[in-house]
Amino acid sequence: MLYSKLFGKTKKTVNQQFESKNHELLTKGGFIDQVSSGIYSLLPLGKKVLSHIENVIRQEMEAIGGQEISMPLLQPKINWQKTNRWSTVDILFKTKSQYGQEYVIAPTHEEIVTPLAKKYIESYRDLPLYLYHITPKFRDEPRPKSGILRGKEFGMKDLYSFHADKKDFEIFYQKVIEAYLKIFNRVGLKEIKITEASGGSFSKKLSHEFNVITPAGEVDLFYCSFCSFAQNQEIATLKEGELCPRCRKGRMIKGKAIEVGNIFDLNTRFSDSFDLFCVDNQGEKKPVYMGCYGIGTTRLLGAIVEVYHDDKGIIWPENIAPYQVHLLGLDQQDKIVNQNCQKVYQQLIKKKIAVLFDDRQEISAGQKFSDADLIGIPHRLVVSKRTGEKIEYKRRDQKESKLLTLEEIIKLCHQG
RNA sequence: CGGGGAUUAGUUCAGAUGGCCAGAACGUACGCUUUGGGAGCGUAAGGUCGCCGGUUCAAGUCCGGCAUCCCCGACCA
Repeated sequence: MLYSKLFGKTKKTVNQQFESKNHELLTKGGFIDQVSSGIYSLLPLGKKVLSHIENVIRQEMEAIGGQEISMPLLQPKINWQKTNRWSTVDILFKTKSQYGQEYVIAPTHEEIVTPLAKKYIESYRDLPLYLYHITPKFRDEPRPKSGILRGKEFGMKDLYSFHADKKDFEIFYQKVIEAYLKIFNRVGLKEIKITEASGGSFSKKLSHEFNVITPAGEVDLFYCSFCSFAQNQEIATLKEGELCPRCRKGRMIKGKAIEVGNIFDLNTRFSDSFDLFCVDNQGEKKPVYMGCYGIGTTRLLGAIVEVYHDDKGIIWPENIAPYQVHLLGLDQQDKIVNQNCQKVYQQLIKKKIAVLFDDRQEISAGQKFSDADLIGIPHRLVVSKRTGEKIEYKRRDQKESKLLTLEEIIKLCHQG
């Protein structure tokens, strides 16, 4: 991609009221555009990163048997009345058609996926079933905040599982935990705390949150300094400084975190509402056991920025960066240098390396460096009068640069 | 929903105590000079000062209401 053609420019300054780093840096870098409080557009760079995050999630969902579908954002009132959530959930966006029919604009999809599953599930032989999708969700938050971390509209992957019995559910629940850890690991978040939390309005069971420890978070957490044990402050019985009850080695620390995932034991809460049954191997009718599992995709994007940035800009983890390589062409008025730039650009494309080429003429070297730091692509290449037959290579997360051949650079990029 | 702050050029912001044609920087356009850490000079375009009402000879500036955004809290599948 040529930077000169890319929609969305870097900005030197943004509104000083934007205190959170994801809001500031994603706006400055040209990744997002705020439409209104809690409502954002994604520009090409932001959309790329989100797609990469979604693809990692897809791969891990498919790996545990998940099948991707797409369910509507416009949902009939009757479905919500059946679960008794039409008048009890206060964050619902409701709307009415010109003919008077009433709808909920999707905050989640139990009301759709359960009757959908009912149409195809008759026997225990039809189970287990794992359905997921990645769609926008709408919640009428009283106070959107922290850039894209908490909005009225946000991206979310939601997976729903259907089981013949509780035991089967419990086995799958553990598989999802493993899959989630892989996902967060692959998008660059190595330190994830799996936190016991309350089950919310539909379940007395415990649920588990996946939390990223960062001062920018809004969840208060008690976590062990040594092992992965953590508890949400809501239900915590422990205090700061106490010995960890699990490993008996670390001390409990109180800290802020961003909740990027949450998984729930739904039991038969929704199966009951929609009369979702299956017959077991004795021919007896049994309610289907359900679980649901969410990951906030746009929130994850924001959380990654909160964790990976410095005073100059974003530092994207390799797997989700908008492009792998940022090629800066300096001294492009020099014909030979210009030819070298074009050659390197074409070679990288040939090797299937995603490259953003800053081909802008009449832009100072300093500005190109600053923009590259802000945008945060992992590998930076410079071709200029100075670099001769070689190419200057620098990683965004390191200080020193070195002169390498194109072959050496391609090898480095493939290694990650 | 309670409390605090903000709203002036495309963007970020200045504009005590009311007073001529409302300012800067960045960005944009054109010309020249430039190219290794957000370059320089020159020229130009660009504004219902968030909206409604009030006070006044006179309001960006004072008063009242409303809207929107940000922050703290409450809330949060």
